[in-house]
Amino acid sequence: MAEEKSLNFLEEIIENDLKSGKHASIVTRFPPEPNGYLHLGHAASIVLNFGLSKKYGGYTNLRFDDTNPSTEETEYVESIKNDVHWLGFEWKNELYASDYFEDLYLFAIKLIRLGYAYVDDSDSETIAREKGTPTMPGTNSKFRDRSVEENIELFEAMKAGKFKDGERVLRAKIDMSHINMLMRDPVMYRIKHAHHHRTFDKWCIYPMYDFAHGQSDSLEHITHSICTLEFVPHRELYNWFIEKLDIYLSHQYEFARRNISYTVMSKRKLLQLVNEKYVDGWDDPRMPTISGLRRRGYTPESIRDFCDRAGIAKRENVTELSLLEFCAREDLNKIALRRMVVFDPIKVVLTNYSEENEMVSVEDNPEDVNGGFREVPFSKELYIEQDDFMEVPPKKFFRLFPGGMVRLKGAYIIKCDEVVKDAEGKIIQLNCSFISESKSGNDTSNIKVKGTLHWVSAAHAIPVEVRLYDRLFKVEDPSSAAGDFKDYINENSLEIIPEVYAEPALKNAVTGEHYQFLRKGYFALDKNSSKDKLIFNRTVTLKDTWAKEVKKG
RNA sequence: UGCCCGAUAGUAUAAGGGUAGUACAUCAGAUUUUGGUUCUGAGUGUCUUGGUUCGAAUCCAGGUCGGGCAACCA
Repeated sequence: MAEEKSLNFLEEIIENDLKSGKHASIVTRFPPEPNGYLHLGHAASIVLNFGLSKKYGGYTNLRFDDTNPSTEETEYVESIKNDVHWLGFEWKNELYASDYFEDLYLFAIKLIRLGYAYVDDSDSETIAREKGTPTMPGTNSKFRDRSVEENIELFEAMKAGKFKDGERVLRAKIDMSHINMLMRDPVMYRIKHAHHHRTFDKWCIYPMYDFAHGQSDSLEHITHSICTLEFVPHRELYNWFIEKLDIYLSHQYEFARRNISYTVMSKRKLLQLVNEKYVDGWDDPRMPTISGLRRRGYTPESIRDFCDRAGIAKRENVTELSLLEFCAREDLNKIALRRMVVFDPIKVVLTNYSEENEMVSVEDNPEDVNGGFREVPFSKELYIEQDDFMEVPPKKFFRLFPGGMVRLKGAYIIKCDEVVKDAEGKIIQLNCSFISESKSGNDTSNIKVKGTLHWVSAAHAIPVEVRLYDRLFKVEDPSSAAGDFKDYINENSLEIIPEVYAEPALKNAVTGEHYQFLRKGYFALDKNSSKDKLIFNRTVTLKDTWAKEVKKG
């Protein structure tokens, strides 16, 4: 029996539509404008639209909303397609609003003939002024009452390129005193002598969003056209065009966009971060873009899971970043290969160990019962983390200290016998002894230790670079904080450690594979990594209850 | 001072007139050759004032707070 899973408001609407026979199956669409890279907010929409059509039997179209040639580029089209695929979704049709320019033009002619549209010679300032305000009605344009013939003639002249940019617009003739500002004779077409990424120079008039989106939905027989809350007031116009045109009745539904703490989620702001070089590009691992998250080492599974868990509703929200991180850890814990890497080394010399080294076998992933093992070289001289040793340990510290014992992961238990310092008193080496009968998997020593440390053999370690990322902003909601959002950028969001010491197995690291550096976090190979210089991005840290304990003091 | 949308633990989401639940976060404990994972437990919530009702998070009315609406952007 299927478990009782509560429905979100869109699922309820769809189930009702299916039950009532209004629709036999559903069609949704994901309609990005190709003027930027996709981010987590889009991911929510993608998961929603594709998820819904999959769940209820139907399909989803990918439709690029490319009605504004001045901001849109093919580069973005490619990145968007790539990101949607990477997230794990398959669209039924790849479409463009520009595919419908001819249909839309004919729709416009039809509305002119019906007396529902007119050409206006006013400039944009005049049109804005005549629009009135939310509390004051607008006034009619002096060009509002032209004859159908004159309007047709002028509109065709617009199309034929007889006017310069801004000299004429086509407007819907609705009601200049309408309570909804969007119904006060909205602009349907504007003149732009601009090169379009798909139609090239065929058109010099381009439809506005409101005259393109709903009609495109209708032409594709989209049953449920899902968009974000700021389009709620547009719905009335959306319906008006469909009704006057007497075409397929698509319905628009709105949900609240997904915001996430400590980042921004608007293309405009993200573009600013890119252009003003606060980040390394759209796919900087600190960016909330799909490409950034991918580069950072997030998996599509974890992003989908995040969207599902965060849910959808109609109220404004700021979801905590910790939920995203939880989803990443949960997935990565299952799939990441365990490796040992020492970031900030201190040398350990095993005084009673022979000069010869041996290989110890360590599991790739203890969570995976079918997982393999790799051989790790163990020797007389090792590195451990400085943090894992304290000369004067606080209570509850169960790492290494003088006279104390710890296990080296997958190898032996060692005891710290002597702390070696230089002239300045800085600790430079720990002389330890190892318990030969305590070898992992074959431990007859009967010694119980509280701590297990990661380590590398000094002679066998390979140098790699790691990049540690922190939240991009210092405040939870930079967009609504006082002043400019850029004032809140976290200047310490990137820490590069050019050389850390990794176990040799990491030499074979590949992109697309995920690693857990034991006790350090999850890492993935960066795109700028090379054979000679391996670079790893930290996807997310491990949960660290000891760090929390230390912070509490 | 118009119209529209919204309001449930710290956060995000359920409950559709009948026990306010789940997840993340937080705290406590158990297990652990990762202070990871896993497991157990705890605390914290219906914006407000009235009304309808045996019974209201849910229905009604007023208020409060938050957001949106005056681009030839989407």
